Amino acid sequence: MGILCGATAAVVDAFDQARVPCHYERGQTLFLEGATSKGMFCIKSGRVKMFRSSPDGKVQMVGLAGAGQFLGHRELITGLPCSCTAEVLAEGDICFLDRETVLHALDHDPSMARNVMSALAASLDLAESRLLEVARMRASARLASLLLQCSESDRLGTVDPLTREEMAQICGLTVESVSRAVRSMGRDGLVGFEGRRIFVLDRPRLERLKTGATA
Amino acid sequence: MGILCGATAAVVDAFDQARVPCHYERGQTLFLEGATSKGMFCIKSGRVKMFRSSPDGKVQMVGLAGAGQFLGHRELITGLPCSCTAEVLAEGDICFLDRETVLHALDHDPSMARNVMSALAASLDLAESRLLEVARMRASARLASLLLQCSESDRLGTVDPLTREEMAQICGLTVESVSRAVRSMGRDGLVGFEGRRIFVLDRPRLERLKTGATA
DNA sequence: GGCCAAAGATGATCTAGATCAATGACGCCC
DNA sequence: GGGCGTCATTGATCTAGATCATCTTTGGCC
Repeated sequence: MGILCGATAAVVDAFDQARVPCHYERGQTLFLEGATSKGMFCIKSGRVKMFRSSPDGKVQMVGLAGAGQFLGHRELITGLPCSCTAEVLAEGDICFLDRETVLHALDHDPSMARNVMSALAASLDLAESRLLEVARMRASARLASLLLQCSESDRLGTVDPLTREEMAQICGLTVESVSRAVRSMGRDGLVGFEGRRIFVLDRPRLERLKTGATA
Repeated sequence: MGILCGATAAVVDAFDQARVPCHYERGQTLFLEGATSKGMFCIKSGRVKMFRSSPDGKVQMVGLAGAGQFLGHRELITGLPCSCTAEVLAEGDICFLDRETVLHALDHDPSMARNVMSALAASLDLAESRLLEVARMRASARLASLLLQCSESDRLGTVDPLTREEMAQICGLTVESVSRAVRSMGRDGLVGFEGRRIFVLDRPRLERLKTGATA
């Protein structure tokens, strides 16, 4: 599933030569919305959030990335300034790859191009789902969707739980609304709590809630 | 800007052989959300909207495409069912290209791969902007953003104006809210009307509105 | 184990936009 | 040129979720 899956030996070598590994702490920034992109990042470990800000300072998350995923490829392709800010949520090791190496590989290795296309397509799919949710579904349904999604991938939710604030930034809600909705799910036996962590108790009912069932 | 821009002669030939042109009327469907994709469409003329539906039947537009643009490439890449329905808004000629031809070209022609990556990246960018708008900005700001965007490209807005319903489906609003907001902009001299068409009168103030200025 | 900052919960109130219900204005077609 | 369906407007009302204001928990950490 890595970007190099299926890549030619030449490209693998080139990447190995060019990569600049670095350790990042929580809160550090990989790139800033509006800046010009210098290259691509590959996450070895840790977790990174990407978000956009509205002119009046409101924040909307547009993606979460974990081990094996890469960031900044989009900007390399479009040549436009970074569309979002990437900030480290959970500390880890992240490699940097310069622009030229990546672009060269994209033009010369079809399977790498394929991998990047797949990643873009998957992101697009997720962004559009989120758009539908945020535009048309009620708070509880969006939350249900997020919780189900998190509980599927150990990467999110289980390992290092999201804060209410992060959930709010994903779902397009306020912290208070998330808190209320999550508590109410707890009262109804849909989810349980263990310290700060939330775990899914009743998947079928959550699915129904996600699907728009009024309660 | 077409998908074949920069492509090898072999690929251009293959596409020319394989393409199945067809005329479509308003209201016809190119593909349906949830169906398995059979190939890709290239729009020669006309306009197509793509939308997703929520389980309870609400509709959210995720894209508009006009001449020179292509559809369905994403599904070919992911291999997943169609994420949205594509419906013809303004009648025109659209070519179909079968799955194998396209995938073969993607693997053998780097510049075509590049074109598809660019298109995906651009769609992703737009989807994420829309997500931020819908999640965090007020109705008038979203509308201002849409009107500005439309007035920039003759392709949209000018040629064949969007109905209130379509604007609502793009902005995540109801028809009534769109109508009210648009009228209010008219009263304030931001836009003018000419029959059913809306045209921008005061771009700077619309920009400010888009940026979150309360009025 | 006690302190403190960050995270979460919860109540009271406010409001943008949805919803419901008519009404008006084209454009079109016989 | 009158009738009709589609699109647009407008008013009245309702409500989900935002906002504002505290208060409580939790989890480091010395």
